[in-house]
Amino acid sequence: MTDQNGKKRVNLRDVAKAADVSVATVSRVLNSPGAVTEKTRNRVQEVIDQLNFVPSAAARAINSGRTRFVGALVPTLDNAIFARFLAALERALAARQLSLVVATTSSDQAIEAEKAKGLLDIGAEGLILSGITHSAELEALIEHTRVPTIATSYFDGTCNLPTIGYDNAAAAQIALGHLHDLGHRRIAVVHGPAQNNDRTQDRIRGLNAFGQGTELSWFQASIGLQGGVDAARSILSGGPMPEAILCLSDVLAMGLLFGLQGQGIDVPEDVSLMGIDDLPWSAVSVPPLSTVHLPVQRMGEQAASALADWVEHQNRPESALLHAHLVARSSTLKCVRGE
Amino acid sequence: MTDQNGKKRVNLRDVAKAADVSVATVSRVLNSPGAVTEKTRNRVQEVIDQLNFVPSAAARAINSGRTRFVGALVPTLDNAIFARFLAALERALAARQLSLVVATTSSDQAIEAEKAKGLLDIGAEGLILSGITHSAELEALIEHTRVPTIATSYFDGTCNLPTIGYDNAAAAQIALGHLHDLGHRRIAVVHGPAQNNDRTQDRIRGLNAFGQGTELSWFQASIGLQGGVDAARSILSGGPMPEAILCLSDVLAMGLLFGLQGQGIDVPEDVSLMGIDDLPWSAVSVPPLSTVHLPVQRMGEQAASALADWVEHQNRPESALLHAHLVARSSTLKCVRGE
DNA sequence: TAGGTTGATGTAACCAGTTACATGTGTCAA
DNA sequence: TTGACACATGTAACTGGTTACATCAACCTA
Repeated sequence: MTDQNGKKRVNLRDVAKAADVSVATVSRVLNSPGAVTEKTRNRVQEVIDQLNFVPSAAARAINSGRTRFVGALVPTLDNAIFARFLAALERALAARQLSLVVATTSSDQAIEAEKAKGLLDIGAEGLILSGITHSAELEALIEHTRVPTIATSYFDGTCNLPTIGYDNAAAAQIALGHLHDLGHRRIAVVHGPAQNNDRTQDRIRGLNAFGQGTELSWFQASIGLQGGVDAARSILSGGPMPEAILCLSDVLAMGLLFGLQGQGIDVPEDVSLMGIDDLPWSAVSVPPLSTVHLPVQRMGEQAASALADWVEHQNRPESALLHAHLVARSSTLKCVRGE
Repeated sequence: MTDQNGKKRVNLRDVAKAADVSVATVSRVLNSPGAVTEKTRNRVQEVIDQLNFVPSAAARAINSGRTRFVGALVPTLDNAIFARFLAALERALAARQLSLVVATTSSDQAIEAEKAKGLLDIGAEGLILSGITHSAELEALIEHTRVPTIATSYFDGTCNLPTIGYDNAAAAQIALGHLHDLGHRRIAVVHGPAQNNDRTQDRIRGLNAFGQGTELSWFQASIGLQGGVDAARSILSGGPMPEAILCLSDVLAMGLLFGLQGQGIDVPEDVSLMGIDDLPWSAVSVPPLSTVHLPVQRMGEQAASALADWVEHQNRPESALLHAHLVARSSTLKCVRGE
């Protein structure tokens, strides 16, 4: 109500009084200047400038019912894949005059629910979630507030929330298929924590369903680059060298690459290495990383326009499946079974 | 006003009527449940649940004068340095019950001003900016709305905005000093676009002021990894190989590293390579990258608490200088002048 | 039993805008 | 000169909460 000097913030009535017009006229100067005589308009504008009048967003919102921002909940910003997604989302939302509130969940469903509640409390008109597995509280919250909500990074046509994303199981299979095509059979799979992460779970499920004579050994790494580096050590110290290593994210794969190179192992001569995501890093690393391209930017754009449309025109979107595709680079080589 | 079914959204008066109590009682159930008899409270709560009543954030904000969110304007989310900063900022703000609206500017002052205006329009209580150079419109906007605003990634005690950040010129000099200490004199400097980027300008200025017999050759790269890769090509094709390469950001340095390695150049044997930022990547790359640590996480935390304090208690913070320090790793070696 | 205190609840003003409707003025044609 | 109409402006109701103050009942004390 009062600013730091204890003075009351000037409002529309103050302006009206000072300009000797009615509140309606001041409001018109702000919102439909054409409806006011030039003379009056100038006088009011002068007073507005002089008093440093700034209309209250809240008061405007109470009438329009619009706050013009939506919230996005992502596990972290420290992984480029989410940062890129949010970047695209923000850009596309901005084009539709919507702002983006970002909240991170650390992949913790309780934090996610709490932050989602916080976002709605401050007036978010819609939500973007990562994945389709959420706490019961969050599901109840969405259900009873009926806030437009889109789940991303995951496609599931049967989910009660619209989903915009890719088929994680299929993406993992594309990667494994590539290694299989190159003749690799004994393959180490490195993945981040799977609990509370339905994307990772799906990728793992996809790999398990692959079959075709592949022998998979599993390594769980902590998230982030360092997790990949550590995984390299585990793989090297844990029995015979696999023919190929498949990482369920590019960040892990880069960690693996560095970890292996640090131990004098050559990729792809000594072992093929493959990721999933297709980060900018993957195209330029030495060797460039074979990976599966996940269209996160397009996902951001589509999620933005779908959510904007839902929020503004009550068009609940259909789920959309975005296609992942193989990007074969030089970190994978045809398997030559030595010994 | 009306939801997708054309039904009026239920408000506090509807609840009051249905529960046969006054609006004040309903409001109390929401905000100070202790002040209401258990019996009444339960009855009201039941009606709230039944009618799916969700209090309007805007109406609440109009009374409290608080919207509980602030905005941050960063050049991009695609660079880990900003993503990390925002991650820390978001975490620290959340701990103080403040949400973060993110807007990207593409390092364009006009976009920055426009998005800042948008943030204030939707009710942001404070702003976080990158750098201290902004368009006249944005400066005027801040001046006349008196919105609490902190400039980050830059320290300048004389700026009329509080700044929380490091001395970019000094950081660059730390890097150059390290190379100089190792005996390097002919040094290639790779930097991103400098116009509209006072951090880069300051770093360049710091290097120019260094003297001490260094011979600097300058290469401007486009931002991002690919810019670094391209710069490697320029350096290799442009005359004699420098003794060391100093990149004004770690992302560029990683691009350089890959670019050089791709051409068969060994770092650090053939050339020393140094960055500035200290991203997680830099610690694990092969070789690990010597760099100057910029405390972006601490910067995020300090900016968050300073802004929160300003917004909530009208305490305008003092500018704070965060210290950068050398992180010497293996990408830099003592210069052996060969031939 | 009167009087004071406490606690629960209600009434209505208030926040800062928007906007439906009323009013007033000026122009033009009949 | 009068009526119709356009246009600028004003009045007051309205948005959906919060809260100061009023009311009232119950209980306790003198």
